[in-house]
Amino acid sequence: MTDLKYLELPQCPVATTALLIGDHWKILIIRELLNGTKRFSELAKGLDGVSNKVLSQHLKIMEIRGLIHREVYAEVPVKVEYSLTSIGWKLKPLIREMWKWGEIYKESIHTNDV
Amino acid sequence: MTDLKYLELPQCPVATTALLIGDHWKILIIRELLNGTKRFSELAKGLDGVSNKVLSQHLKIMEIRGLIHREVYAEVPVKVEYSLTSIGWKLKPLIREMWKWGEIYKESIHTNDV
DNA sequence: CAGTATCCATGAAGATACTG
DNA sequence: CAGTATCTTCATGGATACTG
Repeated sequence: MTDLKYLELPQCPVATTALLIGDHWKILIIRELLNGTKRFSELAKGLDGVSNKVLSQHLKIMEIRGLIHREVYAEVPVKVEYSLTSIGWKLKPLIREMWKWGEIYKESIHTNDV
Repeated sequence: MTDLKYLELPQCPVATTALLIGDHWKILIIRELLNGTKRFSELAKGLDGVSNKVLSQHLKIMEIRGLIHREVYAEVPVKVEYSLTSIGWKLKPLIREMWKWGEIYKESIHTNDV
């Protein structure tokens, strides 16, 4: 598994961000967690169609990179909660801009004014 | 090639944005074009390591989806310029947020405060 | 419940050579 | 110059079954 220490960050901050969350599932995971702490199964439900394997892989790498926090509760059956770290929360304005632009784009499609 | 008409946009605006520009190369192409009109070779140089094939594929799909404009000049040798459309320009705040967060993240790495 | 272990299919990307 | 055409390689994702 890719370790944080071996992840060469690009000079450009935009490229850095693209590298860290620049893919479909990670973006949606952040979106989910901006609504608060979630359990594994809750995340899976919110991310329609994601497989266990893919979801757990993304969560793991995002935890390693410091974006999310994983809390295990010693209950039976086991309970695991995922939440954003402080730096993860700082992605909120970015996701908000994605939301805004997505709405603008969808509107522009309807008016044929792409 | 995926046609705009057959691209089902998700309900969620965030997912829509993720679908349209949620990958490494597209983000960097937008970043480049926010600095102004560029020729194919200029883009290739700015996007270190991208192959002709991959670059032209992304440009084509982004043009189809209305994000960028392609202008061909009937010169010899031919000159082609790429620029953002009006809706493409509206990605500027989003890229700005990516820039800001990328800087924050890189800083946090240095201070071990991830 | 929250994953892991496999296996398979798909496709995105890279290198190279060639063309209008 | 600005691509296209191929071919190969590799990573990612999906389905399913199983486990602490």
